[in-house]
Amino acid sequence: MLDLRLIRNEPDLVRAGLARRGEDTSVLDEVIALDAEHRSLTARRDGLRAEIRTISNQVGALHREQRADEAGALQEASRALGAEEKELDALSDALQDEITQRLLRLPNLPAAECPDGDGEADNVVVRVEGPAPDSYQPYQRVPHWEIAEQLGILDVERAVKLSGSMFVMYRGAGARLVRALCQLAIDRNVDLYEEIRPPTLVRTDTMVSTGHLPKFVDEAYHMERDDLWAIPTAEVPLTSLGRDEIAAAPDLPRRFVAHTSCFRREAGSAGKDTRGLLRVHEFDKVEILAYCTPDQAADLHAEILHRAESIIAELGFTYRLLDLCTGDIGNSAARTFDIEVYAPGADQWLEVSSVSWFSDYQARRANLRYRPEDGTGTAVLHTLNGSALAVPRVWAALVEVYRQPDGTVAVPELLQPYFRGQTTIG
RNA sequence: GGAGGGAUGGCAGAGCGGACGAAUGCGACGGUCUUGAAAACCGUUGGGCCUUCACGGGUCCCGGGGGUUCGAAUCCCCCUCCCUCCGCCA
Repeated sequence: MLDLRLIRNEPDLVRAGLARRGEDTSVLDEVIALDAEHRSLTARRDGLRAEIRTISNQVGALHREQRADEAGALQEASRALGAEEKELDALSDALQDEITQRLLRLPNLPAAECPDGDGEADNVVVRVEGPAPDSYQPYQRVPHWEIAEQLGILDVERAVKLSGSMFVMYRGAGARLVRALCQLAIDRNVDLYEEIRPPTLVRTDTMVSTGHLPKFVDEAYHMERDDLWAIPTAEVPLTSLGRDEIAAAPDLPRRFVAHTSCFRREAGSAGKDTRGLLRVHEFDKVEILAYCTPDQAADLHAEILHRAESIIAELGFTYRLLDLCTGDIGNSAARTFDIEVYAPGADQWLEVSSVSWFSDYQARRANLRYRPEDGTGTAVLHTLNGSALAVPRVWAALVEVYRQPDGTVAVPELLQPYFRGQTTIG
């Protein structure tokens, strides 16, 4: 959520930021007008309340002095003011709702450094690392869904029987590979990041805090009977972990790592990436996330990015780092770097991690605050996060890259500790 | 699922229609004393919104929402959450 005071005091700055995203800024003018009206109403309402309080205190004093019979006129006057106060209060509440509804749907302002652009095509490739994409051998040019079928490590057909299309089931060494990847990602981050195992079903407020609701309802699984939402990422529960709390400055930054299942309806992408593991409704992901002061945000963004990148690099992948443009960053983000791994079999770059800085956008929604070092008042935190490892696409790229001439898949060195001596799959 | 009990400041815990944003204790912070520390004593100690260049002023918040009243932490209604017992269950 954007700061209403910023909208009020620097409307042009906010308008310019939203325009960089290609966002319609007329909502902003509505908000500004509603806010002005709201403030003048509440000022009048508060004035009435002050009068009512004064009168009531006078009535109370008369009662104490056994002069209750003199209170009638005062009570009458107060009653009249009360009626008016009630009316203004209702109007004020309605306006507040109108404002909040609009604010909740406005996206974050992009960071100054965020490259301008209209969409995916304008993202900036920061660097490309690892073996050249054209250096892969013919035996690596087999799509993972074919490799997986040959080796019996993925059972899409039966997953569809159980749950429908775009659900998958890993078997045998395939399942073990899922577990190994997750454990690797956790183990590499628990040095600094507190390991959390959060709930995967959450309340509406929790989904609103990260920006996944109300705007993206169609993307989320909802359990109507209990009014709970299945999380699309551990970012959701982790961001609400400190909700409505005030952190002490010396405790910052706070860092968390969590492995969870993630659930996505993928409503807008019917018929897209239907083969294999490129797009599924349920998957495992290890997420790292931090709360910090605005001053700490830049360093943490670099730190999280480095952690996400190094695991991909050390797994031996060809990957590229993208600086997402204003037209492609997520709704809640101010700046995002994507890591894309090259999958030689599918011959595609697969997005395996998104490392984002949300400035105070999510923190304001979640009411995440801290007490600054100088001890005066409270200030809104910043949040950042990134996928330490998202299973399906890494799994897919891995079986393609590590496929050997005999059709088996080698277990990367980094993962061997989790395979109890097993060095090949197949 | 059934039956009871509860929700007040960082914590503990009073208040049960008027002077209550809220006693008291603990904790924390500042000070006096001390070579230093402890003890003792004194003081400070929530948050939101609006307004003000500022000092300040106004208003709201005692789990959440509604109601009664001139006036609600206190009375009434609804909801949520927590605890205890019973049932069920991994």
